[in-house]
Amino acid sequence: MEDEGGSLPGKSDFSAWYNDILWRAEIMDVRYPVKGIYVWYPHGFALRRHVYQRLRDLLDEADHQETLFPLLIPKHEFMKEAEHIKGFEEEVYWVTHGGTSELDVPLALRPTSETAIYPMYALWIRSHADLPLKLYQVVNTFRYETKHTRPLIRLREITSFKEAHTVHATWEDAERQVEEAVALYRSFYEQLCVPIIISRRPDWDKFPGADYTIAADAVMPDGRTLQIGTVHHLGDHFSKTFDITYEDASGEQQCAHQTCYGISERSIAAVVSVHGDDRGLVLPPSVAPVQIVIVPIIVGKREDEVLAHAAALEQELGAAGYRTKVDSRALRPGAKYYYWEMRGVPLRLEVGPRDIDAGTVMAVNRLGDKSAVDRAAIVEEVAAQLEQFRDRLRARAEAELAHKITLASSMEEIPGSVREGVAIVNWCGSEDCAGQIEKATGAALLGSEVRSQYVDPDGGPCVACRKAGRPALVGRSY
RNA sequence: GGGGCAGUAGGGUAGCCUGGUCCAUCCUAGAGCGUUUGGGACGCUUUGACGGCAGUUCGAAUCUGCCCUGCCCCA
Repeated sequence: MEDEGGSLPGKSDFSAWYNDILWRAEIMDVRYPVKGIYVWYPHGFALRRHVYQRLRDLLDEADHQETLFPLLIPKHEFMKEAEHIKGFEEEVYWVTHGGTSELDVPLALRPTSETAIYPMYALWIRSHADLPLKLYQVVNTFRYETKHTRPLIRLREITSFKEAHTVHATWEDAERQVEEAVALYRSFYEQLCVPIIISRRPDWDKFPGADYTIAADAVMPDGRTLQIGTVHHLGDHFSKTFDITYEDASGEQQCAHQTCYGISERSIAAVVSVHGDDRGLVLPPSVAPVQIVIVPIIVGKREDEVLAHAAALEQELGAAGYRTKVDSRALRPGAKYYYWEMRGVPLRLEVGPRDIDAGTVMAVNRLGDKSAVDRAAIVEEVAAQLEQFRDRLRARAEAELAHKITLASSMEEIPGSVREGVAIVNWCGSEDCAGQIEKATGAALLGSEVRSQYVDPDGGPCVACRKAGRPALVGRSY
């Protein structure tokens, strides 16, 4: 399949690096002949599968149920919620024909599924005993993006949209669900070792039809932010429109309150970008398609012995639950090292005659730490090594983020801050001041109520108008 | 949204300005055979390309137009 030939551009040229690593590490093939639509390579798809399994596990543990709604939404349902339409109408694909005959009801390819799901919720929900209802699905969605498309980041077909849609009795219950979702997303990104900044999107930037939106942003190597999760409190906007009501304990019909929250394959873009290096991917063990690669070092006449030894190792580690692979291809060991480093395998084990004689295995992790470990205790050794590797990866990413966040106490400081990262500024909350900040600095006001260990929640004078302000996130976003 | 630049084998390139000597260069990858294997092995043999459509021309990878696709910069 695809393989190296030349090498990866340095990560300091992030844009070139990103474009290259996607095919060199066999994540996505961008050569599909439709703009903004790309193909998953098997290795990328395996990574996707493990990432989404982490997400499914978290949701399932938190009493969500997986479901599946149709891709096609009839126009009259789609057009019901006014604000929602306004937010999406410019980017909806319409199916207008069946064969050569024009459809009497045009069908939208879902840009998101509220209007597919909520008419059914209206049928399903009768009583307070049906609440809360917490469903999710992982589906593709379509948006006719007019801006520059980019694999995994800005797509016309989002192939991997995990969207949860919950229904609650009261606004406060829904608010609690928003917080549960934020906590879920936090622990999801913790498993990916990707540090995030949580903030509340300004009103003009919230989800169309929501009361408010909480977002998770990652900071990419070039300092731009990537929105990698959103949680929306929908209030009763959609339930009023779609007539989602329930009978309360006293027999009264009440309007339900809703939330929805989503994560897309941008989560994978973040894993790739935050951890990768000049040699390729660096994957957290929790989602690496291959967690351990065993490279047999075949020298002279001991080939069969070495291969048998490698197979026994694979068997033992596989039985212990690790995704393990022996690379017995007819290549030089060095070529295999480069190959698996490009694909981000967390731990490499090398076994050759010397190791067999010494009763050891050479263990080298993807950050370059090398040690000889006891063959007899291999399962425990591997567990410890992977855990340590994950911790280092997380610490490295945290340090990188801490380095990219700077506090700016005046307008003049912001351009410097956002050149290679994000700025935290005090902001009074007015759209006017946000506009001034954006105009003067070329960066956007992304969120308020910033939740990050690097940000002091106490405020100060607004950088624009000097009235009382609170910390807000300013940066250039993807 | 505005403005650039580009598209040549699977990937990367030379050729384009100044049309013919290009049945298209080189690197890499792929296939076959052999010798190798503790950080990208080597030898021999071999497959494979001018984004699409139209136009100009005796003749187009090269010039013109449109379309598609991609990248960069600015908003």
